[in-house]
Amino acid sequence: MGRGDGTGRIVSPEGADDTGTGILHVDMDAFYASVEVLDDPSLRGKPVIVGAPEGRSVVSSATYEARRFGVRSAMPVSQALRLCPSAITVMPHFDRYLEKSAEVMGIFRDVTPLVEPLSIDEAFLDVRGARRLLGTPGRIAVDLRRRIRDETGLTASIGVAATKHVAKMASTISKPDGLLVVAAAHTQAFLAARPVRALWGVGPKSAEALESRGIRTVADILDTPRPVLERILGAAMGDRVWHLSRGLDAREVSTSRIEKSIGHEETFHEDIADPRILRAELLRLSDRAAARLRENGWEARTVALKVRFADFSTFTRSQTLPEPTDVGQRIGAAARDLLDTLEMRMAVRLIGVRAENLVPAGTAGPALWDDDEEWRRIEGALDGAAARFGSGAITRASLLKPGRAIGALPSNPVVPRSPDR
DNA sequence: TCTGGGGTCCTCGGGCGG
DNA sequence: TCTGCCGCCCGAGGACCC
Repeated sequence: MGRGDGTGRIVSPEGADDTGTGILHVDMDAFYASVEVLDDPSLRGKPVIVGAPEGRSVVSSATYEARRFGVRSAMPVSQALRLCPSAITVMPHFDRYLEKSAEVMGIFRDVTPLVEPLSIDEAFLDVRGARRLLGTPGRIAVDLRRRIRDETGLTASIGVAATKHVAKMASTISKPDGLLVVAAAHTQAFLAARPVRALWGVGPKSAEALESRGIRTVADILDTPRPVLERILGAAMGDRVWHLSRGLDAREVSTSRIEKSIGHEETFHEDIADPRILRAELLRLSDRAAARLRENGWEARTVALKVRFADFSTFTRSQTLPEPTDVGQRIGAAARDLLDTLEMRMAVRLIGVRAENLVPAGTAGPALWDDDEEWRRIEGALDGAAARFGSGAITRASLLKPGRAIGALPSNPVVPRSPDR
């Protein structure tokens, strides 16, 4: 979801050159707020903020009428109301957003099976195989925008490009209710003019680090030697930025994703100092995380605790369990142990539990292999298998590695939930 | 003027075993 | 037996995304 207010919007003329493209990034406009307006037409044309009007909540989504006053998602609602006192605040209705999201994703899958949902309201589509049936990528995007509007009553912005990264940037610039096509041959020129912050993955910190050295646009990055970028941003980030600024992005549209962690956290209405309340809260959050583990067929090897104190300082502690679990009591017990290791120097603002290092439930489990006798037995069996099949690269470490294919991995289509950003 | 919740990925330092 | 090196894993924290 677009973060801005639509100023600086760029869209393509009808029938723009789409040579060499094939990836669409579709992003719904102010998704949560638009759904609220759809369901209550009296809100149309008014500044609307989705978020709880009191307490510590932040803006989940805002109509463009509200954004014109400087309201942005992730901003405290109290601050948003100071900027735009006439704004109408609406409590979020997540089930309803999921419903509309499913409608939109259904339309995407009508166009191509190669759909990669990124969040509740946006997705990449690879339409290179749909050309004969539906036309060029630019034509497909025009038709898709019309279908979304006619069938859901919502508007979407679409970027069309040769790569995911450029398509994503294009949809952002075309917001709201726009379409921007970047032909492969125009990619360099398109990128060069953008500020470094427009690159996907360059946030406030990285942008500041670059700008403080006079690197303000993608063109400036092109003039910067790779080792210098890597020194400024770190090896991985520097390398990524070097590639992205040249339009180099080999990532394919991927239709499935495997979850890596499942967690819950909660910010209290008022800071809590009572350890009994904190421990009870941990157990409740652990139960919720465990229920989701079971729903998805996972067990967690690691439990992580997150505590944010009243002064916003944040600490995490994690612990790898002797054996993986999907039981709320055990996750909760580990979380409580971790809480006991923290010095409670002031009241707590937020507490959270996360289940990490997920392994498929019921797959013998690495804990079995931590037992030496059992391990020797398995090793013997593996040696036998290696002798027969010539396989050699199986090590204890590789078996312990989470996410390794031990039997069939459960397929976890992403059910993205995220606020408007 | 006060900073949600759900995630992913990266870096860095320490421990450990070969 | 001791030491150094290397690779790997683990844990903590930070940046980023929606």
